[in-house]
Amino acid sequence: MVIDFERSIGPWMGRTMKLVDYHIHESFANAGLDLTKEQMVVLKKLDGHDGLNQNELAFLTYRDKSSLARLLRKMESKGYILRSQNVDDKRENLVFLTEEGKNVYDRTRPVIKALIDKMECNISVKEKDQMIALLQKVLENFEPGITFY
Amino acid sequence: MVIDFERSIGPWMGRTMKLVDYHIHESFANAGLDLTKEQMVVLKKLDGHDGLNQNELAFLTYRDKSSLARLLRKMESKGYILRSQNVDDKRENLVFLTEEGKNVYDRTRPVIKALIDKMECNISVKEKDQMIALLQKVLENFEPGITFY
DNA sequence: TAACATTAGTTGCATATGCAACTAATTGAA
DNA sequence: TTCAATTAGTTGCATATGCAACTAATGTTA
Repeated sequence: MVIDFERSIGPWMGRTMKLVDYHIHESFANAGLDLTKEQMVVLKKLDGHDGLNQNELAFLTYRDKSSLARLLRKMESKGYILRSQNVDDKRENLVFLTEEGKNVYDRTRPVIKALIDKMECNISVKEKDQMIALLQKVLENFEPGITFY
Repeated sequence: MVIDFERSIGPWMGRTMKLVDYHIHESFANAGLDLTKEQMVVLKKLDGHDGLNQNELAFLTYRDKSSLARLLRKMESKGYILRSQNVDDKRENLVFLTEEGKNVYDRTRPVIKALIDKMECNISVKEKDQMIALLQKVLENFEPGITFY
């Protein structure tokens, strides 16, 4: 069976994501920002939506709850977030941004903006929308009916 | 600074890759294939191109040489590949597929084909080519002049 | 209300990754 | 030819990830 992998979008997406990840990491380091892309995604979700519990946050960031728990442990040790047990349901930890977490997230914004500008340079709004629509088609093909956030 | 992340391709690509990775893993497990996507990529590169050294293989698979070395160690322990020191340059290990490695790779082909068909269902060849062209544009924006394999 | 079931979060184990420092081998240059 | 520089590969350390098994708390049901 002959499969022309290179005519498939999978490998190209993989390569592109790898490069994007590399440049995010590099940009954060250059800006003196002590956080990973994954931690940034969590900060973003918390920004303006404080007080989610870990399961909700895991769902919203497409992670296993165990993976999220470990991300939060690091972020807590860096002082970016706080976890406080919910008095109404002692099983839950509610997650809050600290002042420092807010500051760090605000400092990532221009860095991310610069990256997006670089990444999407020479790509028209129309092309961008096409690309997103196609990616959503792929998501729909794998998980029909699921809405992605 | 307001950034509309959701109008950017980055997050959508990240989500899609995550889901793709999940389904690859699931499909391999369902087919009784004991290997990861990353190991499959290495098998694919070796298929028909036996005898590369580790640095070449790392470059071709977009990995740090240390990451590749550890992938190879696992794959060697599973009997999928062999490493033999190059007699002409004792620093190099030349990497070869074993019979079992070839067999495993051949068994992944139909699994991958089914995944691609599922993933790209409802997506026309034209759309697929557009998507790949756009991904290549992003790659070019980050690494001008680099050719991706 | 007591026993069972579900839920939130943690932990063990396995995977993969990059960077920096290291060893061994080869190349190059004085 | 001998010493320095480069190159191939490994290892330590840190990051992130999912699954399965576990604990503690809550909900449900007989």
